[in-house]
Amino acid sequence: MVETAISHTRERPVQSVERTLRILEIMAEWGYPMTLSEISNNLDLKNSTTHRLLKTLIMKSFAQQDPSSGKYLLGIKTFSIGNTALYALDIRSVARPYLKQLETRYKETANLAILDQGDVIYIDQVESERMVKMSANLGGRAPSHSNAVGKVLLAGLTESELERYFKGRKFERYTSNTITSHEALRMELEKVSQLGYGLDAEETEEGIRCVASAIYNHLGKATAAIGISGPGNRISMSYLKGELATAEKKQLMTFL
Amino acid sequence: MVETAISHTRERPVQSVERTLRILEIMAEWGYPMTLSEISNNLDLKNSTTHRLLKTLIMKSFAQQDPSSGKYLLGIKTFSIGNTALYALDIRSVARPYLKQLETRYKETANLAILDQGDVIYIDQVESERMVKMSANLGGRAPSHSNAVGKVLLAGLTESELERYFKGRKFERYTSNTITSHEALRMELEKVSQLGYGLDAEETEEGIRCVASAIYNHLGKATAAIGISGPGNRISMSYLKGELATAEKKQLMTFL
DNA sequence: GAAAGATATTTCATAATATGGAATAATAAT
DNA sequence: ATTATTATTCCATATTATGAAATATCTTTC
Repeated sequence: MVETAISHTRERPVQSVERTLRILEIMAEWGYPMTLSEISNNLDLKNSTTHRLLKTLIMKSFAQQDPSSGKYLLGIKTFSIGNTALYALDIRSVARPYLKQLETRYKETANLAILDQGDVIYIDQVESERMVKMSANLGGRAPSHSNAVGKVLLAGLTESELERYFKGRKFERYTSNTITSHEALRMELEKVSQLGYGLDAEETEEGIRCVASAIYNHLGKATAAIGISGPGNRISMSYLKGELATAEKKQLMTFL
Repeated sequence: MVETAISHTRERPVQSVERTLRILEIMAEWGYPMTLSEISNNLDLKNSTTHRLLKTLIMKSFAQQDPSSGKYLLGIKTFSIGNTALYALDIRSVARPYLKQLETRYKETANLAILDQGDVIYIDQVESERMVKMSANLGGRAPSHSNAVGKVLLAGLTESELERYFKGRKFERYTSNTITSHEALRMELEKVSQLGYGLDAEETEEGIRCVASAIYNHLGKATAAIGISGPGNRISMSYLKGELATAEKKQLMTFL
């Protein structure tokens, strides 16, 4: 074989593997069953090669062949593995496309937060492009009792974790709507659990509203939350509880 | 190379590919980052081989390396591909493990249904092992207006689809709880959308209760629904709306 | 803070393995 | 029925993946 002069040995993938991964990619891209030649042609592979690689994929359930049409499609294994990946991955890289989608659709800032020692920490955010918008301080802390993501994350704690959270904690008042008593917050969290989403009805800042839903890990534990927030004049309470809350939940269900 | 006498040529996978897929599998199995040697040892591969295969996986984002620890983990691509696979796959093969989990945890029959021409069709089911249990007729039709999965699926229809559904339809009464008027059903569906789950409070059969949640496809359309049902003496209304509804929603969020 | 130990990465000669052309089989189209 | 198209299998060949060893990098341990 004639080597190119500047033979960068670096970055030489294993051919058969690289081709196999490309097969998986194109099957995902198409989204519906493909014939052997469709795959071969698209990837510039010989039919015999593609066929052999596909057979290997099928053996390991990474692909399957539709019995009636003979076409090839992704296998169940890709799903179960990808699903596991979700929880090993940095939650940000996974959540980002969905934050973006929420922002695009509702033109309001979408953000991602986790709980740390009872406080909310914003770990990612896609800001609305409007002039007036909500904007959290990335990496910054915020009290949980007055905001939507916080409530959702608190609602996901176990009873003993909650007790530790409440123990000796005083809830500062930011607006006339802020929940400041232990009992009221307990009840609020109960409601959040029931509804599946949390609200911030101008409880942190006058004129700012927010809905949030939890992201659960494979053990059913709420590990992060996604919120959409914006000014009250654009977001009525009914819009918040109806349209936005539903969209957010669906978004999470669809993707996570 | 010495061939075994009975050289079944059939079923000979592409070695490098087969090994690569095993790498993906074991990373998924462990669920957290692995060192090179952990992978090698577990799969009986030489470090150099594993390393080369991993590099190929990384190039294509099927794996990634944690910058701080140097450990390897699944890449974002596995997630996005697996996610796509979900909708190309038969919904049953995907939903089955979760039906089973629901049954195991709550000891009640879990089932999977789709909508066809306004009727519910049960396409899969994991029956409770108790003596008294709910059991749907697999493949069988049931009217949508009186049961939980039906309501959830109806709630996922577009307005025009809904109008076609309602048009000239009469709702038969099965129990004293059955919703029989168009207006009442409309309101009920509205409620289902809000809550994210549907109920059957002895509306099909006296003494049988059920909760259901929708499974959404990548377009956010409800394509199937999962329900848990059982006798009313084991399932109180508050248990149904609280525990069961929440568990089901989480289950779906976690997995789909 | 040095030295040893472990682990990761790169290199390279070798042969085992993946490859693609061709032959055959199975489907689809005419 | 005949042809055309597509899928699958076979097999000789050399390209490509392999593993031993060398090097580099990161951890311990003393």
